[in-house]
Amino acid sequence: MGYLVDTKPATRKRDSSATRKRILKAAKKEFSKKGLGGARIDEIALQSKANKRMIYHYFGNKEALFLKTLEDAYVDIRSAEQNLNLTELDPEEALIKLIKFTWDYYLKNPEFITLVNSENLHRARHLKKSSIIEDISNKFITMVGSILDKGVETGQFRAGIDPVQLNITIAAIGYYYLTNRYTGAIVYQRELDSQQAYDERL
Amino acid sequence: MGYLVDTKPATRKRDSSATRKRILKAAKKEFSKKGLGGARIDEIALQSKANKRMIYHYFGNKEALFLKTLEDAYVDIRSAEQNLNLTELDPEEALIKLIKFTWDYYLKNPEFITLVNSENLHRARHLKKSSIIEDISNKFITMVGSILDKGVETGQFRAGIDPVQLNITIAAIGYYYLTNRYTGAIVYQRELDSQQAYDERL
DNA sequence: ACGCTAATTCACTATCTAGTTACTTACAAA
DNA sequence: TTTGTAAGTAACTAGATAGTGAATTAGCGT
Repeated sequence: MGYLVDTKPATRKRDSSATRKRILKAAKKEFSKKGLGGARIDEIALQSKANKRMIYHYFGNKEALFLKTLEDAYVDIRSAEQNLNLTELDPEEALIKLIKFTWDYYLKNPEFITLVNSENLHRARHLKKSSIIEDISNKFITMVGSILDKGVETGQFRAGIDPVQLNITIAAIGYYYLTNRYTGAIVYQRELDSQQAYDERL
Repeated sequence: MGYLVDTKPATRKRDSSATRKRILKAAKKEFSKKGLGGARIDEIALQSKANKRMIYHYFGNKEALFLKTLEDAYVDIRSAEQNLNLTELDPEEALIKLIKFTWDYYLKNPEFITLVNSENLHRARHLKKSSIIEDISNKFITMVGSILDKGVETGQFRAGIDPVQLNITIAAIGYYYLTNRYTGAIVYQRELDSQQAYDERL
Protein backbone atom coordinates (compact mmCIF):
# COMPACT_ATOMS: atom_id res chain seq x y z
CA MET A 1 0.00 0.00 0.00
CA GLY A 2 1.07 3.53 -0.70
CA TYR A 3 3.68 2.36 -3.20
CA LEU A 4 2.88 5.22 -5.56
CA VAL A 5 2.62 7.88 -2.90
CA ASP A 6 5.53 10.31 -2.54
CA THR A 7 6.81 9.08 0.79
CA LYS A 8 9.98 11.21 1.12
CA PRO A 9 11.60 9.65 4.16
CA ALA A 10 13.09 12.31 6.43
CA THR A 11 16.50 10.65 6.54
CA ARG A 12 17.69 7.72 4.57
CA LYS A 13 20.88 5.85 5.20
CA ARG A 14 20.90 4.74 1.58
CA ASP A 15 19.96 7.25 -1.05
CA SER A 16 21.60 6.85 -4.41
CA SER A 17 20.37 10.12 -5.89
CA ALA A 18 21.48 12.14 -2.87
CA THR A 19 24.90 10.48 -2.99
CA ARG A 20 25.23 11.19 -6.70
CA LYS A 21 24.39 14.81 -6.05
CA ARG A 22 26.94 15.15 -3.27
CA ILE A 23 29.60 13.60 -5.48
CA LEU A 24 28.81 15.90 -8.38
CA LYS A 25 28.86 18.96 -6.16
CA ALA A 26 32.24 18.04 -4.73
CA ALA A 27 33.56 17.17 -8.20
CA LYS A 28 32.53 20.54 -9.56
CA LYS A 29 34.40 22.27 -6.77
CA GLU A 30 37.52 20.14 -7.08
CA PHE A 31 37.75 20.17 -10.89
CA SER A 32 37.11 23.88 -11.10
CA LYS A 33 39.72 24.60 -8.46
CA LYS A 34 42.52 22.35 -9.67
CA GLY A 35 41.70 21.44 -13.26
CA LEU A 36 41.34 17.90 -14.57
CA GLY A 37 44.99 17.02 -14.01
CA GLY A 38 45.24 18.53 -10.56
CA ALA A 39 41.93 17.22 -9.19
CA ARG A 40 42.04 14.23 -6.87
CA ILE A 41 39.38 11.53 -6.68
CA ASP A 42 40.23 10.92 -3.03
CA GLU A 43 39.55 14.57 -2.30
CA ILE A 44 36.18 14.40 -4.07
CA ALA A 45 35.30 11.32 -2.02
CA LEU A 46 36.31 13.07 1.18
CA GLN A 47 34.42 16.28 0.44
CA SER A 48 31.27 14.53 -0.73
CA LYS A 49 31.34 12.21 2.28
CA ALA A 50 30.84 9.36 -0.13
CA ASN A 51 32.97 6.27 -0.32
CA LYS A 52 35.41 6.46 -3.21
CA ARG A 53 34.00 3.21 -4.54
CA MET A 54 30.67 4.96 -5.15
CA ILE A 55 32.30 7.44 -7.50
CA TYR A 56 33.48 4.59 -9.69
CA HIS A 57 30.14 2.84 -9.27
CA TYR A 58 28.10 5.82 -10.49
CA PHE A 59 30.45 7.51 -12.92
CA GLY A 60 32.94 4.93 -14.14
CA ASN A 61 36.21 6.81 -13.99
CA LYS A 62 37.78 10.22 -13.47
CA GLU A 63 37.35 11.46 -17.02
CA ALA A 64 33.71 10.36 -17.20
CA LEU A 65 33.05 12.19 -13.94
CA PHE A 66 34.70 15.26 -15.41
CA LEU A 67 32.48 15.07 -18.48
CA LYS A 68 29.33 14.73 -16.36
CA THR A 69 30.42 17.74 -14.30
CA LEU A 70 30.90 19.76 -17.48
CA GLU A 71 27.56 18.69 -18.92
CA ASP A 72 25.77 19.72 -15.75
CA ALA A 73 27.46 23.11 -15.84
CA TYR A 74 26.29 23.72 -19.41
CA VAL A 75 22.78 22.50 -18.65
CA ASP A 76 22.64 24.94 -15.76
CA ILE A 77 23.60 28.07 -17.71
CA ARG A 78 21.48 27.16 -20.74
CA SER A 79 18.36 26.52 -18.68
CA ALA A 80 18.88 29.75 -16.75
CA GLU A 81 18.96 31.50 -20.13
CA GLN A 82 15.77 29.80 -21.21
CA ASN A 83 14.10 31.00 -18.02
CA LEU A 84 14.72 34.61 -19.05
CA ASN A 85 11.96 34.19 -21.64
CA LEU A 86 13.87 36.44 -24.01
CA THR A 87 11.79 35.58 -27.06
CA GLU A 88 8.77 37.25 -25.48
CA LEU A 89 10.56 40.57 -24.98
CA ASP A 90 11.28 43.46 -27.31
CA PRO A 91 14.40 42.35 -29.25
CA GLU A 92 16.56 45.24 -28.05
CA GLU A 93 15.57 44.69 -24.43
CA ALA A 94 16.13 40.98 -24.88
CA LEU A 95 19.69 41.52 -26.08
CA ILE A 96 20.52 43.86 -23.22
CA LYS A 97 19.03 41.41 -20.76
CA LEU A 98 21.11 38.60 -22.23
CA ILE A 99 24.32 40.61 -22.00
CA LYS A 100 23.67 41.52 -18.38
CA PHE A 101 22.66 37.98 -17.54
CA THR A 102 25.83 36.57 -19.08
CA TRP A 103 28.08 38.93 -17.10
CA ASP A 104 26.18 38.20 -13.90
CA TYR A 105 26.22 34.47 -14.42
CA TYR A 106 29.98 34.41 -14.97
CA LEU A 107 30.47 36.53 -11.89
CA LYS A 108 28.30 34.38 -9.65
CA ASN A 109 29.46 31.06 -11.06
CA PRO A 110 33.24 31.27 -11.38
CA GLU A 111 33.44 27.47 -11.55
CA PHE A 112 31.76 27.57 -14.93
CA ILE A 113 34.62 29.54 -16.45
CA THR A 114 37.39 27.43 -14.96
CA LEU A 115 35.68 24.20 -15.99
CA VAL A 116 35.34 25.44 -19.54
CA ASN A 117 38.97 26.55 -19.54
CA SER A 118 40.04 23.15 -18.35
CA GLU A 119 38.08 21.49 -21.12
CA ASN A 120 39.63 23.80 -23.70
CA LEU A 121 43.09 22.89 -22.44
CA HIS A 122 42.16 19.37 -23.46
CA ARG A 123 40.80 20.58 -26.77
CA ALA A 124 37.23 19.64 -25.84
CA ARG A 125 37.98 15.96 -26.10
CA HIS A 126 35.39 15.11 -23.43
CA LEU A 127 32.63 17.39 -24.71
CA LYS A 128 33.08 15.97 -28.20
CA LYS A 129 31.61 12.72 -26.94
CA SER A 130 28.56 14.41 -25.40
CA SER A 131 25.21 14.31 -27.13
CA ILE A 132 23.16 16.39 -24.69
CA ILE A 133 25.46 19.38 -25.22
CA GLU A 134 24.55 19.38 -28.90
CA ASP A 135 20.84 19.56 -28.15
CA ILE A 136 20.94 22.40 -25.66
CA SER A 137 23.43 24.35 -27.77
CA ASN A 138 21.13 24.10 -30.74
CA LYS A 139 18.24 25.51 -28.75
CA PHE A 140 20.39 28.38 -27.57
CA ILE A 141 21.66 29.40 -31.00
CA THR A 142 18.13 29.21 -32.37
CA MET A 143 16.87 31.48 -29.60
CA VAL A 144 19.48 34.16 -30.24
CA GLY A 145 18.85 33.83 -33.96
CA SER A 146 15.13 34.46 -33.51
CA ILE A 147 15.77 37.56 -31.38
CA LEU A 148 17.94 38.93 -34.18
CA ASP A 149 15.36 38.09 -36.85
CA LYS A 150 12.63 39.81 -34.89
CA GLY A 151 14.87 42.87 -34.45
CA VAL A 152 15.53 43.03 -38.18
CA GLU A 153 11.76 42.86 -38.86
CA THR A 154 11.04 45.76 -36.51
CA GLY A 155 13.94 47.69 -37.99
CA GLN A 156 15.79 47.85 -34.68
CA PHE A 157 18.76 45.81 -35.90
CA ARG A 158 20.54 45.89 -39.23
CA ALA A 159 20.33 42.72 -41.29
CA GLY A 160 23.12 40.22 -41.68
CA ILE A 161 24.33 39.97 -38.10
CA ASP A 162 25.82 36.55 -37.48
CA PRO A 163 24.33 35.12 -34.24
CA VAL A 164 27.46 33.08 -33.61
CA GLN A 165 29.85 36.02 -33.86
CA LEU A 166 27.45 38.07 -31.75
CA ASN A 167 27.41 35.44 -29.04
CA ILE A 168 31.15 35.16 -29.06
CA THR A 169 31.43 38.88 -28.56
CA ILE A 170 28.85 38.98 -25.76
CA ALA A 171 30.61 36.19 -23.93
CA ALA A 172 34.10 37.58 -24.62
CA ILE A 173 33.43 40.91 -22.94
CA GLY A 174 33.09 39.37 -19.52
CA TYR A 175 34.96 36.15 -19.98
CA TYR A 176 38.44 37.53 -20.57
CA TYR A 177 38.14 39.96 -17.72
CA LEU A 178 37.03 37.30 -15.28
CA THR A 179 39.37 34.51 -16.37
CA ASN A 180 42.35 36.78 -16.22
CA ARG A 181 41.57 38.84 -13.19
CA TYR A 182 44.37 37.27 -11.15
CA THR A 183 47.26 37.67 -13.59
CA GLY A 184 45.59 40.88 -14.76
CA ALA A 185 45.83 42.38 -11.30
CA ILE A 186 49.58 41.91 -11.48
CA VAL A 187 50.17 42.89 -15.09
CA TYR A 188 47.94 45.96 -14.88
CA GLN A 189 48.87 46.62 -11.27
CA ARG A 190 45.37 47.31 -10.19
CA GLU A 191 42.78 45.39 -8.24
CA LEU A 192 40.41 43.72 -10.66
CA ASP A 193 38.40 41.52 -8.35
CA SER A 194 36.58 44.07 -6.23
CA GLN A 195 32.88 44.89 -6.56
CA GLN A 196 33.79 48.39 -7.76
CA ALA A 197 36.04 47.02 -10.48
CA TYR A 198 33.26 44.72 -11.66
CA ASP A 199 30.72 47.52 -11.84
CA GLU A 200 33.14 49.74 -13.69
CA ARG A 201 33.83 47.08 -16.27
CA LEU A 202 30.16 46.39 -16.90
CA MET B 1 95.54 32.21 -22.06
CA GLY B 2 92.53 33.26 -24.03
CA TYR B 3 90.39 33.14 -20.91
CA LEU B 4 88.50 36.29 -21.87
CA VAL B 5 88.09 35.40 -25.53
CA ASP B 6 84.69 34.22 -26.74
CA THR B 7 85.70 30.66 -27.58
CA LYS B 8 82.32 29.13 -28.59
CA PRO B 9 83.26 25.47 -29.01
CA ALA B 10 81.49 23.82 -31.93
CA THR B 11 80.14 20.96 -29.84
CA ARG B 12 80.25 20.63 -26.11
CA LYS B 13 79.29 17.59 -24.17
CA ARG B 14 78.65 19.79 -21.15
CA ASP B 15 76.81 23.02 -21.71
CA SER B 16 74.76 24.31 -18.83
CA SER B 17 73.06 27.13 -20.74
CA ALA B 18 72.08 24.86 -23.61
CA THR B 19 70.68 22.32 -21.15
CA ARG B 20 68.71 25.02 -19.33
CA LYS B 21 67.25 26.14 -22.63
CA ARG B 22 66.24 22.64 -23.62
CA ILE B 23 64.58 22.13 -20.27
CA LEU B 24 62.67 25.41 -20.50
CA LYS B 25 61.51 24.67 -24.01
CA ALA B 26 60.21 21.25 -23.01
CA ALA B 27 58.64 22.69 -19.85
CA LYS B 28 56.76 25.31 -21.86
CA LYS B 29 55.36 22.63 -24.10
CA GLU B 30 54.40 20.30 -21.27
CA PHE B 31 52.89 22.92 -18.96
CA SER B 32 50.94 24.56 -21.76
CA LYS B 33 49.60 21.23 -22.93
CA LYS B 34 48.62 19.72 -19.60
CA GLY B 35 48.51 22.56 -17.08
CA LEU B 36 50.50 22.70 -13.88
CA GLY B 37 48.70 19.77 -12.28
CA GLY B 38 48.79 17.55 -15.33
CA ALA B 39 52.38 18.24 -16.36
CA ARG B 40 54.99 15.61 -15.54
CA ILE B 41 58.58 16.33 -14.60
CA ASP B 42 59.64 12.99 -16.05
CA GLU B 43 58.11 13.95 -19.37
CA ILE B 44 59.96 17.27 -19.37
CA ALA B 45 63.22 15.42 -18.64
CA LEU B 46 62.54 12.98 -21.47
CA GLN B 47 61.59 15.64 -24.03
CA SER B 48 64.48 17.92 -23.17
CA LYS B 49 66.92 15.02 -23.23
CA ALA B 50 68.21 16.21 -19.91
CA ASN B 51 68.56 14.12 -16.80
CA LYS B 52 65.75 14.79 -14.37
CA ARG B 53 68.29 15.68 -11.72
CA MET B 54 69.34 18.70 -13.82
CA ILE B 55 65.83 20.13 -13.66
CA TYR B 56 66.01 20.16 -9.88
CA HIS B 57 69.59 21.42 -10.05
CA TYR B 58 68.74 24.42 -12.19
CA PHE B 59 65.19 25.22 -11.15
CA GLY B 60 64.64 23.80 -7.67
CA ASN B 61 61.21 22.22 -7.98
CA LYS B 62 58.17 21.88 -10.21
CA GLU B 63 56.46 25.10 -9.16
CA ALA B 64 59.64 27.15 -9.53
CA LEU B 65 60.09 25.74 -13.02
CA PHE B 66 56.51 26.68 -13.80
CA LEU B 67 57.11 30.24 -12.62
CA LYS B 68 60.27 30.55 -14.72
CA THR B 69 58.34 29.24 -17.74
CA LEU B 70 55.64 31.85 -17.18
CA GLU B 71 58.13 34.67 -16.71
CA ASP B 72 59.85 33.76 -19.96
CA ALA B 73 56.53 33.78 -21.77
CA TYR B 74 55.71 37.28 -20.51
CA VAL B 75 59.21 38.56 -21.30
CA ASP B 76 58.79 37.24 -24.83
CA ILE B 77 55.49 38.99 -25.62
CA ARG B 78 56.46 42.24 -23.91
CA SER B 79 59.77 42.49 -25.76
CA ALA B 80 58.07 41.72 -29.06
CA GLU B 81 55.74 44.62 -28.32
CA GLN B 82 58.65 46.90 -27.55
CA ASN B 83 60.18 45.97 -30.90
CA LEU B 84 57.15 47.38 -32.70
CA ASN B 85 58.43 50.87 -31.83
CA LEU B 86 54.88 52.06 -31.41
CA THR B 87 55.80 55.33 -29.71
CA GLU B 88 57.44 56.53 -32.91
CA LEU B 89 54.28 56.03 -34.99
CA ASP B 90 51.17 58.10 -35.45
CA PRO B 91 48.98 57.25 -32.42
CA GLU B 92 46.09 55.87 -34.45
CA GLU B 93 48.39 53.70 -36.54
CA ALA B 94 50.15 52.61 -33.38
CA LEU B 95 46.92 51.40 -31.82
CA ILE B 96 45.87 49.49 -34.91
CA LYS B 97 49.30 47.92 -35.12
CA LEU B 98 49.09 46.88 -31.48
CA ILE B 99 45.66 45.30 -31.94
CA LYS B 100 46.81 43.34 -34.97
CA PHE B 101 50.02 42.33 -33.25
CA THR B 102 48.14 41.06 -30.20
CA TRP B 103 45.81 38.93 -32.28
CA ASP B 104 48.72 37.56 -34.32
CA TYR B 105 50.82 36.83 -31.29
CA TYR B 106 48.04 34.87 -29.60
CA LEU B 107 47.42 32.95 -32.79
CA LYS B 108 51.08 32.04 -33.31
CA ASN B 109 51.84 31.38 -29.66
CA PRO B 110 48.96 29.33 -28.30
CA GLU B 111 51.13 28.22 -25.37
CA PHE B 112 51.05 31.75 -24.04
CA ILE B 113 47.29 31.65 -23.56
CA THR B 114 47.19 28.23 -21.95
CA LEU B 115 50.04 29.09 -19.60
CA VAL B 116 48.27 32.25 -18.50
CA ASN B 117 45.03 30.31 -18.05
CA SER B 118 46.81 27.79 -15.91
CA GLU B 119 48.25 30.55 -13.75
CA ASN B 120 44.83 32.13 -13.35
CA LEU B 121 43.41 28.79 -12.23
CA HIS B 122 45.91 29.10 -9.39
CA ARG B 123 44.94 32.71 -8.78
CA ALA B 124 48.34 33.96 -9.91
CA ARG B 125 50.05 32.62 -6.83
CA HIS B 126 53.32 32.05 -8.70
CA LEU B 127 53.39 35.33 -10.55
CA LYS B 128 52.73 37.18 -7.33
CA LYS B 129 56.24 36.24 -6.21
CA SER B 130 57.84 37.50 -9.43
CA SER B 131 59.66 40.83 -9.52
CA ILE B 132 60.62 40.93 -13.18
CA ILE B 133 56.98 40.76 -14.22
CA GLU B 134 56.31 44.00 -12.37
CA ASP B 135 59.08 45.81 -14.24
CA ILE B 136 58.10 44.76 -17.75
CA SER B 137 54.41 45.31 -17.04
CA ASN B 138 55.12 48.83 -15.90
CA LYS B 139 56.97 49.59 -19.12
CA PHE B 140 54.09 48.25 -21.14
CA ILE B 141 51.36 50.24 -19.42
CA THR B 142 53.48 53.38 -19.71
CA MET B 143 53.91 52.82 -23.44
CA VAL B 144 50.19 52.44 -24.09
CA GLY B 145 49.52 55.46 -21.88
CA SER B 146 51.89 57.62 -23.91
CA ILE B 147 50.27 56.55 -27.17
CA LEU B 148 46.90 57.64 -25.76
CA ASP B 149 48.29 60.96 -24.48
CA LYS B 150 49.79 61.72 -27.86
CA GLY B 151 46.48 60.90 -29.55
CA VAL B 152 44.61 63.24 -27.25
CA GLU B 153 47.12 66.02 -28.05
CA THR B 154 46.65 65.61 -31.80
CA GLY B 155 42.89 65.44 -31.30
CA GLN B 156 42.65 61.90 -32.71
CA PHE B 157 41.43 60.38 -29.45
CA ARG B 158 38.96 61.69 -26.93
CA ALA B 159 40.37 62.41 -23.48
CA GLY B 160 39.83 60.22 -20.45
CA ILE B 161 40.40 56.79 -21.96
CA ASP B 162 41.72 54.42 -19.32
CA PRO B 163 44.78 52.61 -20.71
CA VAL B 164 44.09 49.61 -18.50
CA GLN B 165 40.49 49.13 -19.66
CA LEU B 166 41.64 49.70 -23.24
CA ASN B 167 44.26 46.99 -22.94
CA ILE B 168 41.81 44.59 -21.41
CA THR B 169 39.46 45.16 -24.31
CA ILE B 170 42.19 44.75 -26.93
CA ALA B 171 43.32 41.51 -25.37
CA ALA B 172 39.78 40.24 -24.76
CA ILE B 173 38.77 40.42 -28.43
CA GLY B 174 41.16 37.67 -29.42
CA TYR B 175 41.70 35.92 -26.15
CA TYR B 176 38.19 34.59 -25.60
CA TYR B 177 37.89 33.41 -29.16
CA LEU B 178 41.17 31.55 -29.06
CA THR B 179 40.91 30.07 -25.56
CA ASN B 180 37.46 28.77 -26.26
CA ARG B 181 37.78 27.66 -29.82
CA TYR B 182 37.53 23.97 -28.91
CA THR B 183 34.41 24.07 -26.75
CA GLY B 184 33.14 26.89 -28.97
CA ALA B 185 33.26 24.67 -32.03
CA ILE B 186 30.88 22.31 -30.25
CA VAL B 187 28.58 24.87 -28.64
CA TYR B 188 28.32 26.99 -31.77
CA GLN B 189 28.50 23.97 -34.06
CA ARG B 190 30.90 25.58 -36.44
CA GLU B 191 34.60 25.20 -37.11
CA LEU B 192 36.43 27.94 -35.30
CA ASP B 193 40.02 26.88 -35.77
CA SER B 194 40.44 27.23 -39.51
CA GLN B 195 42.41 30.01 -41.19
CA GLN B 196 39.18 31.34 -42.71
CA ALA B 197 37.49 31.52 -39.31
CA TYR B 198 40.46 33.44 -37.92
CA ASP B 199 40.44 35.97 -40.74
CA GLU B 200 36.69 36.46 -40.43
CA ARG B 201 36.95 37.13 -36.72
CA LEU B 202 39.77 39.66 -37.11
C1' DA C 1 8.60 -12.00 7.95
C1' DC C 2 11.49 -12.90 3.97
C1' DG C 3 14.50 -12.52 0.30
C1' DC C 4 16.40 -9.98 -3.43
C1' DT C 5 18.58 -6.05 -5.25
C1' DA C 6 21.24 -2.23 -4.97
C1' DA C 7 23.76 1.00 -1.80
C1' DT C 8 27.70 1.11 0.87
C1' DT C 9 32.12 -0.13 3.12
C1' DC C 10 36.83 -1.68 3.69
C1' DA C 11 40.94 -3.31 2.47
C1' DC C 12 43.94 -3.75 -1.24
C1' DT C 13 47.16 -3.14 -5.51
C1' DA C 14 49.91 -1.70 -9.28
C1' DT C 15 51.72 2.15 -10.95
C1' DC C 16 53.11 6.74 -10.98
C1' DT C 17 55.52 10.78 -9.40
C1' DA C 18 58.14 14.59 -7.17
C1' DG C 19 62.17 14.78 -5.25
C1' DT C 20 66.96 12.76 -3.48
C1' DT C 21 71.49 10.28 -2.66
C1' DA C 22 75.63 9.17 -4.18
C1' DC C 23 78.41 8.71 -7.76
C1' DT C 24 81.11 9.67 -12.33
C1' DT C 25 83.26 12.62 -15.69
C1' DA C 26 84.25 16.67 -18.78
C1' DC C 27 86.48 20.86 -18.91
C1' DA C 28 89.18 24.91 -17.93
C1' DA C 29 92.59 27.32 -15.24
C1' DA C 30 97.11 27.10 -13.34
C1' DT D 1 99.62 17.34 -16.42
C1' DT D 2 97.24 18.06 -12.51
C1' DT D 3 93.19 19.34 -10.06
C1' DG D 4 88.99 21.73 -8.48
C1' DT D 5 84.55 22.61 -9.91
C1' DA D 6 80.51 22.10 -12.14
C1' DA D 7 77.81 19.11 -15.49
C1' DG D 8 75.74 14.99 -15.83
C1' DT D 9 74.05 10.05 -14.67
C1' DA D 10 71.74 6.14 -12.53
C1' DA D 11 69.36 4.02 -9.13
C1' DC D 12 66.34 4.76 -5.54
C1' DT D 13 62.43 6.19 -2.10
C1' DA D 14 58.34 7.56 0.23
C1' DG D 15 54.08 8.80 -0.50
C1' DA D 16 50.33 9.52 -3.54
C1' DT D 17 46.87 8.02 -6.83
C1' DA D 18 43.43 5.86 -9.98
C1' DG D 19 41.08 2.03 -9.88
C1' DT D 20 39.23 -3.03 -7.86
C1' DG D 21 37.60 -7.29 -5.34
C1' DA D 22 34.80 -8.97 -2.30
C1' DA D 23 32.02 -8.75 1.56
C1' DT D 24 28.16 -6.34 4.22
C1' DT D 25 23.64 -4.35 4.92
C1' DA D 26 19.48 -1.28 4.29
C1' DG D 27 15.17 -1.09 2.48
C1' DC D 28 11.64 -2.30 -0.89
C1' DG D 29 8.20 -5.39 -2.95
C1' DT D 30 5.80 -9.50 -2.06
